[in-house]
Amino acid sequence: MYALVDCNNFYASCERVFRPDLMNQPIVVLSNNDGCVIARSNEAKTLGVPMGAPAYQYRDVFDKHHIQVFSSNYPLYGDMSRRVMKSLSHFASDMEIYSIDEAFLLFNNLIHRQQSFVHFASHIRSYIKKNTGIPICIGVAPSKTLAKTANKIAKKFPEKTNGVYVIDSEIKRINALKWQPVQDVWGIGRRFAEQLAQINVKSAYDFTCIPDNWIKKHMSIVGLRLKKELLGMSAIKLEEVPPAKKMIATTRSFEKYYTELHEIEERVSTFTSSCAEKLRRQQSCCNAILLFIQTPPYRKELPQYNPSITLQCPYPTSSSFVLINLALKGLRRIYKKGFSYKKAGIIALDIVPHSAIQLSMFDQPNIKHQALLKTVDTINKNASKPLVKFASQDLKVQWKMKQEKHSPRYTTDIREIIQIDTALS
DNA sequence: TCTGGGGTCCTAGGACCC
DNA sequence: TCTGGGGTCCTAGGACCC
Repeated sequence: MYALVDCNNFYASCERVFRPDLMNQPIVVLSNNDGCVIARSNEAKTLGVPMGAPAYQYRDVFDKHHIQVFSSNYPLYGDMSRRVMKSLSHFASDMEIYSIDEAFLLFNNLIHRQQSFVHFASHIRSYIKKNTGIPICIGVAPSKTLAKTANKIAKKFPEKTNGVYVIDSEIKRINALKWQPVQDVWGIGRRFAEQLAQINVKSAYDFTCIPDNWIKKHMSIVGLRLKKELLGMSAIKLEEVPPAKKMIATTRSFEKYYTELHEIEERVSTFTSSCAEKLRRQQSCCNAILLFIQTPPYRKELPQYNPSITLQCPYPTSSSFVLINLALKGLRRIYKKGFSYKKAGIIALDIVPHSAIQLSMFDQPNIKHQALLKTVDTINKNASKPLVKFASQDLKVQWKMKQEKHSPRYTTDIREIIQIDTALS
């Protein structure tokens, strides 16, 4: 049986762990640049704040209902996630960390038959809450997709389920699928839901009744796999070791519009430097990079221009020097004057392990780069912002992300650790 | 004024090879 | 009049996930 553990309203819950005064208060967490709502507490959901809502359109709603607004604090969420995952790992030898707030555990019948799955999962739930302060829900079922469904049920009916739901019989499976709208099934998004609605498929159960050839034709083998999973046969296995990334990206919106080449050059240098560092952390090199710049798509009245360019590296590399040079060369080729740019990004492609690179016969990597960059990475590693930069970056730190409501990095920076007033009141 | 960031997988079609 | 069959590789686009 697969168990899906999902943290409730994860980012909002992380903020609450260190602000118990906000228990039962509406909370939203905003994306980078305080742009969109990316997490909501249950109270904020009830007040009608949608996921992805542009923050500026909801200022009045936030004020009116005293919704607590936070800028995103990824050092905090990342560290809290690590704590949850580490605590979870005590309960199963086979575990897949699926995302920052979700993990699949394999419940082995032999080991766990001493107690029911419900009891075992409930125990995990209270253990995580006690250890980390984060509330979770657990769904258990014979396939990952059904475990997702079970988790939704646990989340939707907290009083009845106490945050744990197990699908362990045909009756439960069919009832669950009749209850679940097809667009809420893991793997069915908006587009497929629209197509399915046209043939009158509304529930997950309806989906399991469609003939295989229709599914194959319209949804490829991915759809067939999904049907099998919903029928209770496991078709998506656990991935215990995260596979090496096939692409690595650093992309950001600018906090204002940029029109000048030199402004964008600085951003591209910084993004490329960050992307190269991620490559080195994974001990990989890339054979090519893709650079893009974008005008804001939601400003229809502005002239739109969204070029991209793929650049081949002279040899597989993770050197910031080489990649920044390449990216800037590409930027000068696609940049056009007369547009207001809002976003840029760099994506490392065709990634190979550092240990298995094929050198070029004609271009030799500079052997000094590797040692130098290793030193740079070490210096920058524990700093809250980079201490060593490249000359093409903003050495004066003119650029700054908009983050007006940033909470302290309670668990990762000793200067921001929580303070408790011990004076007797 | 103001709208996030980072990934994966599959398929179709074109270019090319023998 | 009339032109085969079997492959691979690459890319763009579309779908999905958190």
